Amino acid sequence: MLCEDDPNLGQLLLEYLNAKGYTTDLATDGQEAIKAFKRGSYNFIILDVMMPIKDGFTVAQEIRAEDKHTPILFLTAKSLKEDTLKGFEAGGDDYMTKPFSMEELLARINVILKRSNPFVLADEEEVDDSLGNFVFQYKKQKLILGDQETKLTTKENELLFLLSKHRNGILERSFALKTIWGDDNYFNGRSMDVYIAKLRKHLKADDRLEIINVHGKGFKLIAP
Amino acid sequence: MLCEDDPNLGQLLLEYLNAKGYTTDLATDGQEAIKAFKRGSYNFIILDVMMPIKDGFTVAQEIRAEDKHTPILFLTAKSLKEDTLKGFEAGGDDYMTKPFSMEELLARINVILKRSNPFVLADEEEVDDSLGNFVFQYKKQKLILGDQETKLTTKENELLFLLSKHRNGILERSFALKTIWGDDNYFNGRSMDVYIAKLRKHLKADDRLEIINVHGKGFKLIAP
DNA sequence: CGTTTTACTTAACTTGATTTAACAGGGTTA
DNA sequence: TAACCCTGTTAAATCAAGTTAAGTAAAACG
Repeated sequence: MLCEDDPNLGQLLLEYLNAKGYTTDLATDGQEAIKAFKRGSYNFIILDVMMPIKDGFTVAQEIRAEDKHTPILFLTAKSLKEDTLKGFEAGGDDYMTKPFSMEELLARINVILKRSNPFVLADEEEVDDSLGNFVFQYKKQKLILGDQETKLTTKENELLFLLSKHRNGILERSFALKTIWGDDNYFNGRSMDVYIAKLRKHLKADDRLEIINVHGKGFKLIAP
Repeated sequence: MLCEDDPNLGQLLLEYLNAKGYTTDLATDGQEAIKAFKRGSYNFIILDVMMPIKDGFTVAQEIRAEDKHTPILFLTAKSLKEDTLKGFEAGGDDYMTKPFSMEELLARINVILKRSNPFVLADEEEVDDSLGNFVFQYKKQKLILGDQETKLTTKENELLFLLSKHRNGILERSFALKTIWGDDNYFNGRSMDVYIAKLRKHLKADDRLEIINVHGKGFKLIAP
């Protein structure tokens, strides 16, 4: 979602992002942005700071009250130090000062998405990840050890991805369930436990890797 | 790891980052940076772009050939559009133009770390710890004695962690209860007493270690 | 168009973690 | 020292997770 009150710039960016493979909605003021956010489901949010009705920082705070994950990038004409910090305090991930190059905007979007949610990256870039002796290819749904390739099923793949993203920290049960299964209920939970067992079998080939349980909280992938 | 050839700026940043809780090593040219990277294990890399011997982009590419995970942030005096893009192409996560504010640098480091690996953030706790003849691995929830590994349950682990942090001093009952159980009440208190008994059994293998009770106050882990 | 394969879910049973209960000692204070 | 509260310990009860297999439905195959 893009929120920008200058219609020229807004349209320009909208077209650019769509051309680059990111389906984008445009909101023209803060109020609209909040509405759109509540209605839709976005993977990335770009907010102009100075807008009528509701400024970008306020919008960000209201979004962050409900959603702590979706990346937010601020666009602004002001480059004051305090403003930049305010942007990060409001839960922003990046802060760009106008005028900026659209290529740089795209580069920043890509790099943030790669870290937060490679599922939605627009380009072909491979998201390989080394896990101990394994190479985990998320896009190809493969786990490679030496010359041995194992195909992962969709659920295995997404679960391993989340574990890997939170490696050495807790992946919370309910977060994983909501992210992968869409709903945290008893049966999905049991299903996830089955997949944890499957992943443990896959990862057994490297004994530095381990999925441990944190009772009542979630799972932790121990990886060097 | 910080790599910066200007000794004044390097020293300044080093001190600032250390003060903010990030243990930082300083390299003063690209060659050194690569060496340090191969030797050490870093959670974040800051590279100046213009450096003698090897420039920042080259360093980043060489690091990325081995490691796709560790975030890289570029610092540079040039703010050319092509240079910025070059930074992202080289596998960088962010790009800051001098002069910059140290607060903003810190904010950007924090926001990138949060997305890449939430568990190295500055307030994270120490990992391994020797307790008498034992090695206590908090992250892996393990207690190691020689070649004997004992898995600890989450509650055992948290409790031993607090005891160990306050070793030879009092760990107050209500503090431990609030920290681990979230609430200091009768039942949680009894539960904790059960875990104290379990830990005593685990630690019995080394008679220099002892958990003693301080009546009405809490527990004290005696450890050399 | 029927059969087989595959991914995923549900079920059933087992194991483990944590809490609660029960009882037995200590420590402190009136 | 008697009464009371705090702690030590063990066992039972409860709830979460581990595991394996059976069920189901859609996709792939022939």
